[in-house]
Amino acid sequence: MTANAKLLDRRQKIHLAIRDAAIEEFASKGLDGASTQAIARRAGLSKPQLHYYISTKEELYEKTLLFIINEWSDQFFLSSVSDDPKTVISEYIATKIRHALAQPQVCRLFANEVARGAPILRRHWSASREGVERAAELMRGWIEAGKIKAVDPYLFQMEMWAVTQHFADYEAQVRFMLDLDDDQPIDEERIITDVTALFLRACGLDNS
Amino acid sequence: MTANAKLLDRRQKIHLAIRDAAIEEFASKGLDGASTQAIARRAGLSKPQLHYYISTKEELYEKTLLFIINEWSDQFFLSSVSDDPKTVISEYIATKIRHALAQPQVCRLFANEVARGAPILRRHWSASREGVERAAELMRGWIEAGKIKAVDPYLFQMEMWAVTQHFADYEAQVRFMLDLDDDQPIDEERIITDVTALFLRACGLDNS
DNA sequence: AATCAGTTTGACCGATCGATCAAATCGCAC
DNA sequence: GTGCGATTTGATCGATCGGTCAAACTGATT
Repeated sequence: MTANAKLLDRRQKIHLAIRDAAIEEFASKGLDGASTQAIARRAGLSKPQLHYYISTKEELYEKTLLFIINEWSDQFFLSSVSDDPKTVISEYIATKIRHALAQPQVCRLFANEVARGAPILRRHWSASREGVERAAELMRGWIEAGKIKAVDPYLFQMEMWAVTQHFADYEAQVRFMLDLDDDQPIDEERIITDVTALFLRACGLDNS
Repeated sequence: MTANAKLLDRRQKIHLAIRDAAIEEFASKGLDGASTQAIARRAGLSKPQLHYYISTKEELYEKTLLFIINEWSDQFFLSSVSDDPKTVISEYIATKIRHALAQPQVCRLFANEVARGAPILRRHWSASREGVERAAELMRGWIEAGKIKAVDPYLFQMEMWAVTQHFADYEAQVRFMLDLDDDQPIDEERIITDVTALFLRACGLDNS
């Protein structure tokens, strides 16, 4: 490995640590509540050192947010890899719930931004319009073909999002409802099974 | 009206203004992000004046939070005023959605606290255990009597909470999904109808 | 008019905020 | 080991943070 590559590698590692620290801090405190001091500490840096790698807190926040939604962009829309509504819906829900349980902080950061009125996000989410409409079109096709019961395609997408996201955003409450301690894992399969059944039944796809 | 009563009335008004201001500020910025300066301004007070009526920011936060959950305590559990599951579920959802759309900031403040890991709330929500268990028992009764399909009583409660709460916590995203401007009202009836149908179908109560 | 509890105000406290700077330090090529 | 670009550091900036205080003000009672 050349010296130059080593440098790049080092920098990348630090930027990764900063991103992780930013996600943690912004997710639990929000943009205004987060402090650069705390982000630096989480990343194992001093405050001036952090500012050597980033310019401002606001920019770090925006970049972190954009990184997240770019990672999500195609993953979390109903995708027509299969033509079978049952398969498409089941896989969407399973993927989304696994992500929510594995990366709750990422979900919470997103939730926090939306709760603030999405001042940063709304400048970028026009790009998501297409995904929403494509999914709605897909569902309308299923309805016309008699494959699923009539549902509001937009509200149905939102409802799936709401329930799956809930297991990250409200993790503390989920643990309370399921009578779990902070160190006990949440039963992923139990939740995926139940939520999947909920939405399949809601559009007449469950035979139980 | 006596002079003494006038004084009490005045104080009460100010305390109400502070509570409203606190809800707004804490809901959009969180505990750490909120500033007493901003809360005072929202309430039409100076900062020292605010501290004449409250002691610390943390205490104001806790009191505001407790006021909210006390207001909710019995309202937002499945209550057995009727024996008919369809009625009980429909009314719960309608009430919850109307509240979410009318008082989104209140919902968001609660959401923010839970997202932080509920450090304050968890000291008080053992009182909610009973409500959760009572609702679960109610649903188990329905299932045994063959009135509804088998569902997980705890997850079913959470899912209803998740979807209804979503319309407050994610209001900005809801507006995006439904292609609404900030000044356009959200169609309450459309949402209540759809969400109700979702959950009634999920437990086999919808005949459409 | 004098009194006095209740309230409001401006000045101010130490601490921390986000951010900057010059100086010190580092790693590596030569 | 000298030089040089990349990085790290301690000191420090002005602003704001949560909170306090004595002094001024208010309005009703006497």
